[in-house]
Amino acid sequence: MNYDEIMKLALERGFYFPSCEIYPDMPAGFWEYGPNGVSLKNKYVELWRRELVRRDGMLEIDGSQIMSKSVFEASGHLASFADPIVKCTKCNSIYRADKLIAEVSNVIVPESADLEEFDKVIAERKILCQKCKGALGKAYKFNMMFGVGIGPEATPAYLRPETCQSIFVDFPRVFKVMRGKLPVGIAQIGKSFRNEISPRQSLIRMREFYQAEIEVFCNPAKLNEISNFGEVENVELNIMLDGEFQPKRISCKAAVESGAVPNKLVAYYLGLLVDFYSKTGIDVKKSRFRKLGAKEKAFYASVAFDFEVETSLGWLELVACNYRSDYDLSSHAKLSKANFEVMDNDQKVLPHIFELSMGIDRSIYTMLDHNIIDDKPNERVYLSLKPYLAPVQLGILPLMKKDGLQEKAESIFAPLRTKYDVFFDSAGAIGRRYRRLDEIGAPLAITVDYQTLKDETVTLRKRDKMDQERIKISEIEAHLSKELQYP
RNA sequence: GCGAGCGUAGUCUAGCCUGGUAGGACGUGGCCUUCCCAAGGCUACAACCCGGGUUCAAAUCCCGGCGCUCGCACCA
Repeated sequence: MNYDEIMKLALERGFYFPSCEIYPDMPAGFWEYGPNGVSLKNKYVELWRRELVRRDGMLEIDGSQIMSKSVFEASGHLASFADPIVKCTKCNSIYRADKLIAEVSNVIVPESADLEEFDKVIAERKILCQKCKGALGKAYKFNMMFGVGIGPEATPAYLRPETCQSIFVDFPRVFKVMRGKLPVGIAQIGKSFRNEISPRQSLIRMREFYQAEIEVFCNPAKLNEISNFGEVENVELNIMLDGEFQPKRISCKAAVESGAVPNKLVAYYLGLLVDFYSKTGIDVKKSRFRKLGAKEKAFYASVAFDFEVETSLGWLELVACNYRSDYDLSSHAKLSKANFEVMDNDQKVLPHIFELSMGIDRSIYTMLDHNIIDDKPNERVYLSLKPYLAPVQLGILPLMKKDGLQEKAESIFAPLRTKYDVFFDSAGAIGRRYRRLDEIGAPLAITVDYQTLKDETVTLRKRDKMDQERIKISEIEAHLSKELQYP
């Protein structure tokens, strides 16, 4: 399904829409989830907890979004999450200083060089704006982090650009008080903030966005001692190595043996991830793990795979899988003087970290993209969401408003509404009401008709085939729990 | 940020050039009809992105801002 159709559904049915849309001064890149979007997102998150956090015995935290300046000194974000920028004084075009210099004059000035260094080379080589030949202004740093001033003195702090920093700084306490044992995953759902230069495409590139991150703390000497590896060894991964253009389909086991994936720990989590995504209703046949080359990797990663899925917008990165080694813990240990070493049996180790950094909003978008079905023969568009992810699970529809059908339907609705996401609708033609439920992916609808008044039965309609069966009112809940069951 | 195009009800759109009552479709609410898949009738609701200027009069012309789409650049 294409982007416009997805946007239309999102806007018309309350999945998501622009933030502060009634005011003209809201910058781009901020979006709200409406009622159906929240319900879908909550269920997605619950599946994530179920299939990753609980399955693997991870510990979940919820950290604060504002973090101290020291955190980002240690993490490297103050230095490395910023680009040296030059601006044309005439046409305002913006360039990455290091890239522009390299391109025009073949001089390599490292990204992290002093700003004067860029100015000097630009002056010496007489580099001008590539578009209008205007003079370039002084180089300055553009940091993608949002700064905030705390309290009356406006003490500098930052909105976190990735949720995982909370996990790192919390690690010593969480590991101790939760009696952690390596390898252990610490997980978190939360918001991150990045001051993107140009946010685009609604949920795809936002300035404020949700991440679901998992940081696996492990003993670097035991990366091939993964007791649960058997659970995923036959899970098939599409892996595309650096420089390749076609992914190879290969089992987790074979991926380790062939060296495509460096060790069993990484392969295990890549396997869990594919397993998880196959249960979200995203078509994992259209997915690949793309191994990143040196130039593409984030500054903290030593091995990186991007989990990408093909959508109507092309290949989209949904999860960054980074082996961060001890980069984070050792730099936090150094700056904070806190002790990040833990005991692994009788060995003292500074853990290494492998992370699965998932973009929730992009995943939600992809679920819509892969599940909107244009059912032309039946003149409808429906969302083929997995029943356990549907924002509305059950519609309750009286066939008519009159003759006591409405009241009967309400009496069925009342006890169910606190247990399930049930939607009651009595307005208009029955077919129209079915269509509306189809559009938001409600897998089930029960209809109260005249026979209900005689024999306490209702019809149960299923979304995908539009087929109906007659069931007893007393059996509605049993049917619901069967239909909404997780795989 | 640059360039091009664009901005009218919840959604799609006419009107803009040539200034003068904002029209349609779908939608949504109510009523009628109808005992199962967007039917019909009546009726109602709902919009000119924001600010300034020109003018007797601005959706329309001019300026500025904001946003959207695409490309470039930037970025996860």
